[in-house]
Amino acid sequence: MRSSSSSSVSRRPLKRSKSNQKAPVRKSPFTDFESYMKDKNRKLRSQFEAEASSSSLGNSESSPVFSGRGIFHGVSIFVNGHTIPSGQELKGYMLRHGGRFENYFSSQRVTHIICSNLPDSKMRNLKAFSRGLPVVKPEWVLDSVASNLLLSSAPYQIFGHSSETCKQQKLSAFFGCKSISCFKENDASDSNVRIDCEGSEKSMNSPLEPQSKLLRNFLGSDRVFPIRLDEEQKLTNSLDKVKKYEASDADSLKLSIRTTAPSDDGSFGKPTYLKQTANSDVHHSTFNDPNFVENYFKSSRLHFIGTWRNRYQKRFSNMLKGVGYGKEFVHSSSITKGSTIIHIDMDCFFVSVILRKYPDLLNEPVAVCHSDNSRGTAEISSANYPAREYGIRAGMFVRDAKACCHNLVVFPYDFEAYEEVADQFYSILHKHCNKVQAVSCDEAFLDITEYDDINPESFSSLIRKEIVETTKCTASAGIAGNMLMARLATKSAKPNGQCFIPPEKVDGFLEELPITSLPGIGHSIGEKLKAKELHTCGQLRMVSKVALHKDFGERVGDMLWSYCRGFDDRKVEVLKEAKSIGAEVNWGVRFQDIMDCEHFLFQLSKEVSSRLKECGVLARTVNLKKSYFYANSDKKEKKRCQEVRGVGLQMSRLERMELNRRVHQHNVLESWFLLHSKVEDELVRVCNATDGAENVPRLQRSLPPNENSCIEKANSLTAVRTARCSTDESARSALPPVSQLDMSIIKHLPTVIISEMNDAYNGMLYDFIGKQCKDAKSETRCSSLSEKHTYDEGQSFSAVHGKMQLCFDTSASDAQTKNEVELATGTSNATSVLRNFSDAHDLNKSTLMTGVLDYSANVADETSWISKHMESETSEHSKSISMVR
DNA sequence: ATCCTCCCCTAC
DNA sequence: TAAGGTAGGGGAGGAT
Repeated sequence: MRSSSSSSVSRRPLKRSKSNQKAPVRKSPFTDFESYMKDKNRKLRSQFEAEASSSSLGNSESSPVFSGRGIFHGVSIFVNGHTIPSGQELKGYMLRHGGRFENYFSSQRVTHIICSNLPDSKMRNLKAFSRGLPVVKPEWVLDSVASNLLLSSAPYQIFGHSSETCKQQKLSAFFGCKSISCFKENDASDSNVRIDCEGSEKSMNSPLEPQSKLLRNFLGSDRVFPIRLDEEQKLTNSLDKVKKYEASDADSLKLSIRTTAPSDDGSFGKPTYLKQTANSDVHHSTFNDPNFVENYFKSSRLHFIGTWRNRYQKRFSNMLKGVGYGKEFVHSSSITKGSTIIHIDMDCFFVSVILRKYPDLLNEPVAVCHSDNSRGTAEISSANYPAREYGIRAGMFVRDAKACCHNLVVFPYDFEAYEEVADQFYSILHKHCNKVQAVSCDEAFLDITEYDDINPESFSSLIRKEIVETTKCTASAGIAGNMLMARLATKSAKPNGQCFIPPEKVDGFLEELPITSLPGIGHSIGEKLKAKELHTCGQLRMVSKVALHKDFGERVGDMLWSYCRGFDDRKVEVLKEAKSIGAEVNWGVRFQDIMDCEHFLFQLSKEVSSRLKECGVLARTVNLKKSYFYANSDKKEKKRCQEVRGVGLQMSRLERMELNRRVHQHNVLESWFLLHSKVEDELVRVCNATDGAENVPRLQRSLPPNENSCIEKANSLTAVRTARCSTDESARSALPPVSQLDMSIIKHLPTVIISEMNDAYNGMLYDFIGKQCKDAKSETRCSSLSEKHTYDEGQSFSAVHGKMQLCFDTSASDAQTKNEVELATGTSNATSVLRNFSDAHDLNKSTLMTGVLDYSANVADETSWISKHMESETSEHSKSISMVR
């Protein structure tokens, strides 16, 4: 992802020497990103200029406003965040009207920052970041185009001008294009801001009452939704009022419908912009947001769910430490009388938390999802029970949900609130019980076996009562002798209830229960069972264990056999150590070129890095996953980065950082480096003296970045071996000087690459992966996607690793095919690298591994070590080495 | 036999 | 395409 300028020092001189002219060259991580950005900006600008000139020449006729210099001459905009119209459309306006468009912010080049509807916190950031440059709403561009002259941006400025501007914007946003869905304008001709609840005929409540509350809340909220369908239609119709669009803008007009709201109301005085219509297929993507990964994760519900556990463990670490499955507990209770488990689960959590603020809506159908736009293509993630009565379910599109229930109220997520309520929830649980297993932000198991003197049912209703009092959200609970039955009990108790299943009732409870209700039985296994005419647990009990083993494998077969009988011997586990950490994005991924790809990977690796650090772990294996849009063309066709639709990065074989620090003094690599810095001269002398054979390269103090060094590098391991053999008495110290160390080896150790959080490491990772992408793109040879293929990695890799594998999988669903690259760092290749090391240094592998891990942990303290080392690799390595004490 | 790796499946 | 993430378990089949 980062490319680099040819002027800089490569940390891989062997490679660069040949490709200096043509290919971009890698350099040290820190500056690499800079140069990547420089490069990218340069490229984008020249692209833009090319487009602009062709656009102004080719379209001069259709673009009457473009006369001579164009109205935006001298204007250079930077679009911050998501805007309506989109950054791409604004770019189009700039293109056609003589302005400039900057993809990345630079206070030198940018004259105006464009943004709209940012949350307050972002506004504050932006204020600091804008450095006095005008921050204006996109309407400025549109209105200037419409009036064919450069309007003053002052009235469109977001700050500096008044909170009034802001408020008005919000107000107009609310009424013009952003309002809660169940409320609508009474009539376009009604100049009052009158909004009625649709179901108000039925309701005896004043329709204005909840509305005004909502209004207040929404005005105070950063997040508001577009208007409902009929409103939007209405406003779309008023498009007629907008007459001033040039012919050349007809296309963009389609993309971003501009409309004027009723002018008789002050709050409608400003023009508002509706969402882009369906023919704009790029809403928000890597294409127009340089901080896409970060922003995307901020609003991804699945990301919230997926990362919640880490936040929880951090927050409640004091509760979780030292609390285990007590010995006396095992003795006194579980043996004699069996366990007592409570499963507790908040009711439709995502909705309930939102409805804390809207008690009036508690009995109305409410759902939560990202957007309530007219297309209704947003997915509902949670619906309350009134909504479920209409058949509304999580996973439905808004459009379908509204077809089921006309009055459905749709709210956006509020992740902060979810976090807050989850904290309250767990605080209560931990207060009452010391054996809490967190399942998710709204669901947990309590083991109360050792609380002999309490009644489980009153205990759980006490907890539920406290939860509802504290959080204003209800929870349901199930009580039973094991985790399975407790969970099933909760299911039957919902909403806002609890259920106790004593042992003698288990059989009866399960008899008619659909097998698919059992946890662990999903779509796939469910279908298999259905195909065998097995529907209920009672029926499943008729099947022998042997048969289940045969059909589902041993473990799954056991699970089926046990679960349908209500057996479950899992224990409530307070803390589980993570085995892998990763991040992936399969939404909004659009790369124009390999630089976009690299940029994205940089962001992703940063994310993964910081999570590893938060967990205090190092990882040994890195896995890069790429998903492609499945173009149904010839499968043999090379996959291009334009077709990438998803990228994931996963780290595994984790080790705790403290563990690695503990063996610090035995750090093989560190002592190696240390020794090296002392004995290097000696080493060189000895080697040169003893090395009579011509086929072994001579060790040198420094390696000039020429072709000779290429050969020497490639042979460095051989050289090491030879040197060691010939200088027997210094078996340990006769390790290669760092100048002889093939940095690709270090580079390919994932622990070094990603385990630390600083940019140097991120840079290395992204540099490395960028290389993979390029190679995968340009060098993959495959005859069929359903087979595995190897391809030659080319010179730089083959010296160390030989081959690298690409795995293709055509069985992926959803018209995508997955292409997973097992990085050389990850498994076999890293192993072989290490094996080479062990062989060379007569060390056992685990020692070396530890050394490597420790080395990476140690270097964390020397944040600039790597980058300096990279830069000075060819001449000043000894200085760099001395930085590692 | 006993790993390891590449998946798929599941849950929230 | 309005925000389809994250992580563990386990089966199949190959490597050792």
